[in-house]
Amino acid sequence: MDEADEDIAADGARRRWKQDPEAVRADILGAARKLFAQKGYSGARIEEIAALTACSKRMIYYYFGDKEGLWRAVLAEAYRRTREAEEALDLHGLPPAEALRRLADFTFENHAARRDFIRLVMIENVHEGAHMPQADEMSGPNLSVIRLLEDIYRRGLAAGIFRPGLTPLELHWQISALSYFNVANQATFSRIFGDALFTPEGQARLKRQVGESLLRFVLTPEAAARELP
Amino acid sequence: MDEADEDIAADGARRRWKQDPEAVRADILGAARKLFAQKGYSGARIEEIAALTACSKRMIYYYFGDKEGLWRAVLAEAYRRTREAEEALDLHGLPPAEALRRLADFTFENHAARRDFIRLVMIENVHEGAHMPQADEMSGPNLSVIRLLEDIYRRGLAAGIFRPGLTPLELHWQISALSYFNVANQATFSRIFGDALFTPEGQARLKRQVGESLLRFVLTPEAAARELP
Amino acid sequence: MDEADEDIAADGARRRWKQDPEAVRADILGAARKLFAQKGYSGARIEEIAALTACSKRMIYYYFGDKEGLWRAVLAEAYRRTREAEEALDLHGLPPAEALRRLADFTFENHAARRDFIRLVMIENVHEGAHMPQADEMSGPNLSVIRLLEDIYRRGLAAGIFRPGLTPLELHWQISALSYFNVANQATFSRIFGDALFTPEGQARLKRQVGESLLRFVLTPEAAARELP
Amino acid sequence: MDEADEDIAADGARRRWKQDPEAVRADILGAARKLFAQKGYSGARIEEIAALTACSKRMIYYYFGDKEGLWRAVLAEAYRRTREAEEALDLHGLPPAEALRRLADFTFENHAARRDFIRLVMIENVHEGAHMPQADEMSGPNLSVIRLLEDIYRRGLAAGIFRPGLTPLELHWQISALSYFNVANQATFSRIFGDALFTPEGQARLKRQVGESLLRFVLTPEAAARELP
DNA sequence: GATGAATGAGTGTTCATTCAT
DNA sequence: GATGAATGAACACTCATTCAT
Repeated sequence: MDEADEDIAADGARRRWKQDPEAVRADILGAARKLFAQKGYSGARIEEIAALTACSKRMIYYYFGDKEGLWRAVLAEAYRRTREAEEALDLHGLPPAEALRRLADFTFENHAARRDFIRLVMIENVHEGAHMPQADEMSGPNLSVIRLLEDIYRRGLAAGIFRPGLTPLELHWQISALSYFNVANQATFSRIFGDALFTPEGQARLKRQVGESLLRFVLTPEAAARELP
Repeated sequence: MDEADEDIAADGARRRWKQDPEAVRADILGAARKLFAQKGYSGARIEEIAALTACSKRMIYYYFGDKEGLWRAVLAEAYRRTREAEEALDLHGLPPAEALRRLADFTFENHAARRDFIRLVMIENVHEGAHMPQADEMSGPNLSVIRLLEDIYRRGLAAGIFRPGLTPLELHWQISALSYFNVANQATFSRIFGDALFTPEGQARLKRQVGESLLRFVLTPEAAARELP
Repeated sequence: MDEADEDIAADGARRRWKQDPEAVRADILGAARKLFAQKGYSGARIEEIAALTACSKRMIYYYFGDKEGLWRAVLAEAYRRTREAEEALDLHGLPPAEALRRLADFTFENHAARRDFIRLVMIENVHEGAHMPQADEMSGPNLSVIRLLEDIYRRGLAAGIFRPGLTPLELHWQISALSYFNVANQATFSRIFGDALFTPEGQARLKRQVGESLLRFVLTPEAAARELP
Repeated sequence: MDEADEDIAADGARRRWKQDPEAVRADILGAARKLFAQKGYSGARIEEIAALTACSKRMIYYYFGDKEGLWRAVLAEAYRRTREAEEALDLHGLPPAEALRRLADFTFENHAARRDFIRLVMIENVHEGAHMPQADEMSGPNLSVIRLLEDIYRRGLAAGIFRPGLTPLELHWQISALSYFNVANQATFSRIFGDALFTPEGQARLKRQVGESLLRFVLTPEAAARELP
């Protein structure tokens, strides 16, 4: 902070290619997500994360405070992306049964495609959710999936094809459970029972069954008899 | 070599409860299961595990070689107990629909009651199943749950109340997924959506829905209309 | 951030002599050489080496990776110094017989004066040379001792005073063997046979005999009769 | 050594196949020699030594007290064997020059054939001879090599073919130095200078040169001119 | 903003040795 | 004499973190 430093600060030309704070943050966040997902919270090394980065270890501390801060940021970012994906879903125009099936399919596929995110959630659950992003930032009835399911369920009830007595949250829970388990427990499940369910065909079958299971759960017997084979 | 020593030598009762290898092994295994489940593989400290034990840290290495060996032993033991619980289930005499519901209920309750086991499985999945007990030790068609489901499903088909085209493995997958998610993801799920589903009432609802979901998935539409409210 | 901190920041002289990587490396290397030579590879403790150093134990790993890396560095450095000493020898101008004797004397004295180096070599031989510096770094026909002996021997042959049929490598082997044994085996030899050979007078006698032995080995009988008493 | 011991000693039938204390000692000693020679004093593990043995780790402590005691015993035994080999040498009848050469050859070959012994001596020298067997047990003018060399040298002087002014100890030192270095430093020497000297042909050359070197050193110029090519 | 150097407090692990039988 | 079980003290090595520049 003396004159020599000011000289350096004034001399833009002397800077490295990386002077955009947001880019640096994103760079670090990407490396951290990768390694945290790969090796878990304790297993991931700050050093290794830094090595995947274009900047030095010190920058991680500069931007995120400490390892836990970095983890929180990675987790928050991952949830944020998930929320974004959900926002993008627009099934409000579809007939309720089809909308429900599409949502189930989307969730199943999305989880399978974003293994890193699922792994982060697994790890965070091992930590009993201690580092979850602030409640007001993501929870409550303003979550778009829940709003979407509310809309679908209401329309299904109005059409007389959905059973009453269920809640959007319970529907979401079921869709999530099946889609999550498919990714999260693949390792142990396939070691015990073989990987028949995890081949491309197995996955296709599983996805169809998840959607069907959900529909059978929600549809009235008559609607089910009509809509399902 | 003096009188005091003779007293000790003469006093069998004063000896430690040790010198019983099986007991020491079990003691260590219990402490390790607890701490591994609590803090994860990397998070659990050998020192801390030993502190929960009646023996010294060194004994852990004497009996289990290293930390990974201890983890493997804990995991194998946990699976062994699970298999034992499954063996004990005798639902062969019940009508197929009831047997299926009982199995779902049992799994849901069993998972909820054995959080430690679920956490071990979560952790092992974070490690991509790298330390799973030998395949031939646990997998194959001789797993009792699968055999049980086979029997139930066959009887249901024979009675004309189950839909054809499903496999016991797929049924097991669905029961597991819902029961597992209920425990494994409680932390993150409840932070995002509140803990309504995890109160005693919420859990009871969830359990009933899991059973219902399964039955609706398996029963023919006619049987469903007859058997379910 | 208060006045005291400013004082420290302002006082450049109070800073440690560190932040000079080469100096730290050399510091560690010196301590390690000393302790490795004193106690052997397994016997030397990293902690003890660090204690001889102005820096923390951690720095040893920072600079050398692990204990073996440190040993390699110490050994390489010791050989490097030896090669340097050999380079400095300039006996090309002397008459061949005298040059040979001087080389023998130098080697004998040099080995005796650098016991630490000899001990390092002893230890490395116990390890079967597993950590030797890269072959291309030290060996080959470009070793200066060998080149020097080649020159001396060739000139002796040309002058008709050296016997033909010997190789520079064999001459080096003999000089080394006698000079090395004198240091390396002093402990056991003197315990068995007394220390008569290791008093200052004994050493002087030994040195003279080593030179004489070599000359008698190399000189033609006639030259020997002329040059040696 | 009390009555109880006598009882056990009297009861031959109760013993395992290994009840001969001397055999057990020898068994342990053999395993220890092997491992100490292979890995050094610190490098050798009591556990590993015991594993090479027909008996348990505890027996090592029973027979030898501690690791150092075992090392001392191994070293003493190795020296004892060496002395025995020397005793067996009978060169008193041969002409002095031939006797000398034979002694040199024997030493060179014997060292090369008993690498384990040389390695033990190397290790003991790293420890500065701290564990050498008692002086009176092995040292002094009563050593047979020295006596032998005394005899040879005296006869050579009497015959007028040996130069005066040398001592048997110095001759032994030279023979030992060359023979010892050949084994002890092979690892580092060959890594630096290649293994030309350590092929069967190289070794044969070296052995011949060692004998020649010694003879040239001891013979009068005239005798040398007569006896050596 | 950014870096290479530096570190205290722990981590899993090992080792010679002893105890109980 | 002999054994499997047990251990305290150390050991090499690691990690998140901070300092000096």
